[in-house]
Amino acid sequence: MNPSSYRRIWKVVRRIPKGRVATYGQIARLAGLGGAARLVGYALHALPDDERTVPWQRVINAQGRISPRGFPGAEEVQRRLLLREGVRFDRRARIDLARYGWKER
DNA sequence: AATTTGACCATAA
DNA sequence: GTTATGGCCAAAT
Repeated sequence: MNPSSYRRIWKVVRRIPKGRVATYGQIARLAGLGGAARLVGYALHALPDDERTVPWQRVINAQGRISPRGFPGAEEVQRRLLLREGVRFDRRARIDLARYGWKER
């Protein structure tokens, strides 16, 4: 048993409830890859565009912001998806993790 | 086989 | 508030 780490990551991401967000580091920890936050970003980047069972938009960085992509404009898509779920951003495009952060061990 | 790269994080100054 | 550094893992070159 050692399904690809990507699959474990996606599995964890699927558990994030609607209207909540989690950080890359948090996902890595829950997936048993503590410390390997970068891998989470990489795994999400590798998701097919038509994938809809994984709520990738609920994963943000530790600063409560949407991580910059290579492609400009992608951030806006994510922001829109989150707004549609009821997640609010403050004036500096940051999310209050104390309020919207996913609490789970 | 070795090196580079990436949607990151915590810590230090 | 900022910038720099080291650590972590898998996929692509």
